[in-house]
Amino acid sequence: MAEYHPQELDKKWQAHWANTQAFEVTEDPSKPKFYCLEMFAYPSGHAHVGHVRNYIIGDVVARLKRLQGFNVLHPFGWDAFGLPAENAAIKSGIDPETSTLGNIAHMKGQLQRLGISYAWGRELATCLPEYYRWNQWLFTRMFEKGLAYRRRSTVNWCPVDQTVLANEQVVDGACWRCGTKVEQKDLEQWFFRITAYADDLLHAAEGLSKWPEKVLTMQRNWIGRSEGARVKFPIQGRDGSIEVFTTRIDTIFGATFVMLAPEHALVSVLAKESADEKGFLEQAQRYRGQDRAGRLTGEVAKEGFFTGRFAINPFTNQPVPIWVANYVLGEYGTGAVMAVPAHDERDLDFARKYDLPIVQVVRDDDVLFNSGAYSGLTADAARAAITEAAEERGIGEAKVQFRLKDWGISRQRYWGTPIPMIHCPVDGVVPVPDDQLPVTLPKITEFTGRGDSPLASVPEFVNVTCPKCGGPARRETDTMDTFVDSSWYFYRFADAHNDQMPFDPKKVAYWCPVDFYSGGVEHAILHLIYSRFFARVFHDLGMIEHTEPFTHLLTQGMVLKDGHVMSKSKGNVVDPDTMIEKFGSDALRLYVMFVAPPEKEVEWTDTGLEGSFRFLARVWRVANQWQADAVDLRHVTIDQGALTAAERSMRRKTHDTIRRVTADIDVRQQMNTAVSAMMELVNELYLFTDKGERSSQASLVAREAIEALMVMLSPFAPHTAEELWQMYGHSEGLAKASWPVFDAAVAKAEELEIPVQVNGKLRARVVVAPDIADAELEKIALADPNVQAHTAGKTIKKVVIAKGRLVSVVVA
RNA sequence: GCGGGAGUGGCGGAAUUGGCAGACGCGCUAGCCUCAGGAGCUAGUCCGGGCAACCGGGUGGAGGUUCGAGUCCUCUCUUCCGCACCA
Repeated sequence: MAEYHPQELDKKWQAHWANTQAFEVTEDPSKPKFYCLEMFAYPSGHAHVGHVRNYIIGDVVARLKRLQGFNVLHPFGWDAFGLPAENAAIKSGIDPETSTLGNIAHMKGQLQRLGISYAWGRELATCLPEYYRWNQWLFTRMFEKGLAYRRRSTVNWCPVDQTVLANEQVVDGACWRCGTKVEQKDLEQWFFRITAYADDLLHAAEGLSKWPEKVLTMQRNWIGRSEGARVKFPIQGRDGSIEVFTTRIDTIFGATFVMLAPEHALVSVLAKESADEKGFLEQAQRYRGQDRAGRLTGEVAKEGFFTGRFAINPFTNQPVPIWVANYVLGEYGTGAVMAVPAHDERDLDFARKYDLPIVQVVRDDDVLFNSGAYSGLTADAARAAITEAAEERGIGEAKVQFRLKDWGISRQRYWGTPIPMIHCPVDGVVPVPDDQLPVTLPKITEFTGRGDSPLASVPEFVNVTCPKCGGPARRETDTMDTFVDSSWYFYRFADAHNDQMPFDPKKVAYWCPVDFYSGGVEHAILHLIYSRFFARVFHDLGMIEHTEPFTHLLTQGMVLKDGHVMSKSKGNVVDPDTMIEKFGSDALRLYVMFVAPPEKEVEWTDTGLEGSFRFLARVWRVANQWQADAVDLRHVTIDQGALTAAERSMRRKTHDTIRRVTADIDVRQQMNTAVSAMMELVNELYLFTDKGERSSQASLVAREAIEALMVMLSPFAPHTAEELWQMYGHSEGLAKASWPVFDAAVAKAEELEIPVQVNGKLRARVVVAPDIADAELEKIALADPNVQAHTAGKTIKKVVIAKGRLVSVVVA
């Protein structure tokens, strides 16, 4: 018998798949399509088993769907722009392109050594002009539609990375990459108007039935819709008013003061009118500094100061003091709020601290008092009535407020997509004409990591002529957030080499949306919301029909080592190549799928991997034992009537396993139990092999089991399965194989073991025919000696029979 | 504080959705085979009692519904994750 040498099988079959381009596909309307995608990779250099788990999960699904007759698109690519490559350039002088392409080459090798069935012909890297020119093309379309716009805004500035960060990239007041405390800075920035789709993104999320509830909840919170009203409070003794946003307009009779965020536009105006402008502004500036950094670490107390001015509460007509408060957010609502200390805990804290008036206007039973004409109304009714009154008086309106803000995409960095815009002193902002795209990144020889965008230091890049007037103009020197790259790459895979358009709508119409998308939960908000946004943009450009890009989302759990996330700095990284050298890629693949359901976090164990290797070796040996006297199943049918009891039992196990594995993989998506079902089949096969006769019938029965096993195992352990499949005479390979068919008649039990309970306690098991009548079953159950022992001398009150499952006897 | 999960042997996890709790694997124990074994095979492995048949207990805790609860309901504890002064 041949020894099991998985490493040789890896080499042999990986070469075969590459030579035959086994996983390349084209649109074929005669076949149902399946688009299986794993989140593409940032080319950090080395993939560890945590990363690789995701690709294995996707590959199992892709290979399974192929066996089920689907035309499967399973591509891979590289999210290749980003800070680390540029930081490496600053540190060691290595050109970002060189290091990135080198990392891609290495990681691609790692994935190929795992036997992941990618259509490598569609591979893309976002740092190549063939790809990023379409970022620029799309940016121009969005500019034309008003979805990309420029404004001066306060941005999060990382003093170490010397760049602007999106709000989403600020974690606990610090830079998401380097952990430095983020500062505030005013800059001209490009934004994408994602807020135009806020309501739709929120509501459409309800229809994403195959997304994890957790992700949908996170997106809902992120979009943060709240219904309320805007109301104007006139400023006493001068023109103008303060507009506030509130969800509790019913409490407006209890609004005893008004607060401004420190960055509110009125702050500097009121400062000028105050006795101590300098002190006023310094105080406000101090609050702004506290803002993100301090607030999010939770240690900043509520603080504020009186501006010296009053506003008029438009419903009580009383003057209310205007304060500046550090806990009012400039970026939310109008940046000003009415304070109702009696009915808001935060306002109450503040009012107590500064001794401001507290007026109750809503009783515990939610009915208003002290509220003029609205007294006696319920809070709900009052909200509607007061909003309506405000509208009639022209001082307010109902307003839906979102937490979601427009997406700032400008980055003052080199290693990203150049924004295709030109600033002309005559014509203003002018897009680079489509036929001049791509605007390619110039080579830079020295990376300092200081100051403005590195591109600003390349005169040949910056100095251009205006496309409109032909006069001298200046090119935009910011690059795009890398999240732009990853927001539509899944469409590019459908038509990866198109040099006329981002993609042919017909090809995307065939392949998209993505049927199965898997990746880390860390992308639950940013990547997945931006992608949903881009799908809507493409939809509104008339390029795609659908609006939701991912039908089914799986968020895979992390792989821990010694209780921690794997990381180079912790030194707890498990390298897939080392494991493959020891046990072969199939054992690694199988282990990763067997250890736990894919969403769960798991702890890596070497012994678990060894167990999976042992299982594959067992499969190998038992298949080899039956290989010599194998008969070709394709030309012989099994005569069920001629089989021995042991043979019938073996077949029953085979078909029951087919049923379980099919349901586990396809319906329940529990790969781990699918594997354990196959392990049970192999255990049974060993008993059959050791104890049974070696008749030609036995041979057929064993072969049926083994061949079904090979096919079912092939998504998990494709190299071993291919080799065995070939050994069994299938020269055409598993690509031509089809999923085994479950035969209910063969799987049907000949007898059943039915548990019998007396007063809820298990007392016996009786063996009966599967189609036994209830009355007969009851008789047999009651006749069982142990049941007799527990019912003797007692009255049988009731007997419950659960068909084919259980008999429950109640006695008193 | 708000929201979403999760609590089952020594460990990872099963339990076909209200019907035999602990499948499968890891680990461990004993035996066989072996010059040897990080190989292979066989048996055992929830806890307590018993040679055994069997008996009692058991899914974080307390109640409840039911002939029957890991699963459903109420309360509670622990823990992980996300958001967090959003007016």
